[in-house]
Amino acid sequence: MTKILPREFYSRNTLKIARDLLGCFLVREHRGKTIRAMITETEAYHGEDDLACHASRGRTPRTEVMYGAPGHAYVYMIYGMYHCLNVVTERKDFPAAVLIRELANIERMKTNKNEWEKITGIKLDGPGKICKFLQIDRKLNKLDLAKGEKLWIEKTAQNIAKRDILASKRVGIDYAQHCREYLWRFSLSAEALAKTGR
DNA sequence: TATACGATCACCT
DNA sequence: GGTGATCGTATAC
Repeated sequence: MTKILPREFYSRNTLKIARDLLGCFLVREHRGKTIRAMITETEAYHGEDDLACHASRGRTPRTEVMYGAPGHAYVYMIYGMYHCLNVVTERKDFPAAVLIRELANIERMKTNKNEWEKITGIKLDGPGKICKFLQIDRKLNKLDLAKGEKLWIEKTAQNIAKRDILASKRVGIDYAQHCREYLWRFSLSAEALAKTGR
C-alpha cells in the first residue's frame, strides 16, 4: 500500500483535484535530502476556454506538457526570476493543471531516515518561494509525479471536511476578463490547519 | 530580429 | 498603496 498519489488521481476534474490536494504532502528528494510539506493552497487552470490558463492561446512548446498525460509536473519560469510548480490534470489532450501556491508544516528527513524534523522560521506562502526552497526549476518540467522519483505527492493523512476548504478568486490574472471572477483558488482554513498540529 | 509582458516577490512610501 | 528586478515566451514585424 503506497501513499504516492497514482496517475488515476490526476486523471479527473481539475477543480476537484485542486480541492483534494489540500492536506496532501508534497515531497522533494534532491541531492540525498528529502523535504516534505503539506499543501495548503492551490489554484485550478482549466482548458483553453479559461483565459487565465496558459493554454488559452492553444498548443505551444511551453503548454505542450499540459496537453499530455496527467500526473506530470508543469514548471515554468515567471518574471525572469521565479518558478511555479503545477501538476497536470485531466485526460490527455485536454490542457489543465493545478498550481501549488502554499505549503505548511515543513519537515526534513533526518539522516537516519524514517524520522522527520520540523523546519521552523520559514513560510512557503507563494509559488515562487516554494520552488526556490525545494530547488524546483525547469529541469523538472514534464517529470512524472506518479513514479515517486525526485518529486511526488502523498495522500493526506486525514480527511479534509468541505467546510475546511475556502474558495476565492485567483491572483495575478487581471487580464483574464470574466475568468478572473472564477472561485478557483482553494485554501485550507486556519482552523483545519491548526488541527494538523505542529 | 524586436518588443511587450507575465499564474511573483521584496522592498519602498 | 506602488515599483523594480529580470528573462522566457508569444507575438508582431
